[in-house]
Amino acid sequence: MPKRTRPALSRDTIVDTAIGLLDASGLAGLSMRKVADAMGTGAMSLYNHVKDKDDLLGGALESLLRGVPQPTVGEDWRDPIRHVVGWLRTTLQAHPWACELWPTTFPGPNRKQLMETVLRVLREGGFDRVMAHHGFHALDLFVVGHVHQEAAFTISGNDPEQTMRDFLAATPRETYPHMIEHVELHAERGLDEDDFAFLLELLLDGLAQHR
Amino acid sequence: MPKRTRPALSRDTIVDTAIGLLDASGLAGLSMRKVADAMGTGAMSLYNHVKDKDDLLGGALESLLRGVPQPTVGEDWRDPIRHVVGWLRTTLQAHPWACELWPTTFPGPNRKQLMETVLRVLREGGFDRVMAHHGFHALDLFVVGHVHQEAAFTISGNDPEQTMRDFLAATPRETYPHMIEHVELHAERGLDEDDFAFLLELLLDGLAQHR
DNA sequence: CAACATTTACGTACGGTGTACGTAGAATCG
DNA sequence: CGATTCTACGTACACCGTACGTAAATGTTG
Repeated sequence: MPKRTRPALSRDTIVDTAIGLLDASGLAGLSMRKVADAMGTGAMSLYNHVKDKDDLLGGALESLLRGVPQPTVGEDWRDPIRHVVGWLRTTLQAHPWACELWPTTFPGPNRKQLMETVLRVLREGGFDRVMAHHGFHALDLFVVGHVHQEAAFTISGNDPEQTMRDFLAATPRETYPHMIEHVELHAERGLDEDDFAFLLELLLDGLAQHR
Repeated sequence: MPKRTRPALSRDTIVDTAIGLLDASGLAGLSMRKVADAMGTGAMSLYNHVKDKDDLLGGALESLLRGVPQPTVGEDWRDPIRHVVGWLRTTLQAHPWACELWPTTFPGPNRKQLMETVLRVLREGGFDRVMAHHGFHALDLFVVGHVHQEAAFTISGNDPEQTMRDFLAATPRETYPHMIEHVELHAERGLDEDDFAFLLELLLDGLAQHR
């Protein structure tokens, strides 16, 4: 008879299984009942460890940001920034649902740490308060937005190639010549990588001129 | 006796009332039943004019993008870009829910027209295919992301000042000195405007160097 | 005008959602 | 041991998107 000694139900385990489901089914596919089912319990039991669904989602996002790098600041600020930005990008790419949560979620300690690190690198790199402000926002918008867009395109329709073919069929070349050119460019391999790297350098160069 | 001659129920009127509700209550606050109630009809009647909720939302976003400016391209590409970007920004600011729809919505004719215009201005301004590609993405990410972030901050907690006070109370100055500095900068009037304008010029300057 | 075909509005119903609330049992403490 | 506190669980409610059937109004043809 499973007398059911105290089972392992805690905020951390709940958040972890939520992350697993989110990775598998996306933000829209998550429900409290599904999380509970995955843990072999009832939906309402979760509420002993989690305030509400928003709290759970916030916890999931926070949990991703464990291990934010804290680069030692040398003479150059660029490499540390590239490092943190790259880390954030790969993290978000592994959990695209985090991009949707990003703008509306109240920052927890890990995200605060991330912000603090970026701002510190910029300030110690020689930028004044206002420029560090601008720089932080630019980098934040850019990374999250880029991953978000990338993910949205490859996920929405399950087959990106079919999506592109439909799109090309639905937009006549005569009326949208430059758009067609643009979409065709997207088909070339590795352009998203190029795009990210190029725009990041463009941003860094632009910032460097206002130091 | 209201024999109820054919009432004015059409895709356009449905989309219009949906936009009104979205402006009032945000994306999460919209439901088919509320749209129907606002029109004095039943929820299912809407489905004669709209495929499903996604279709309705897509139609709402499309409808916002009526009247995308088509600047005549002179010798300078910067002013036309500033014009289109500014127009998009004010449009999105008036309907912040559109930012949430932006990444996942399949482009309709108006949005295609917008993309075509930006790309055309860049190409005719002297950029090659790849640079026009990069430029378009940079501008797109930047405008939508900026408005989105701006809106998320002022909407999530109804009172932004209270939100900021709570935030400051929850983050000790000793551990997050640069973050505090950053948040305090946000309190200064008009910084969001400055931020947008500054980063836009930074982007334009950066692009100009790769023409 | 009559008869038919088509479109539209409407009601009901189903499976899903977040979560408020009450209860019962297990764990811990005096 | 008795008392207290915490946790899991079930039920219930108000909503959600929308599949489906029906009836009425409109448009078309004879």
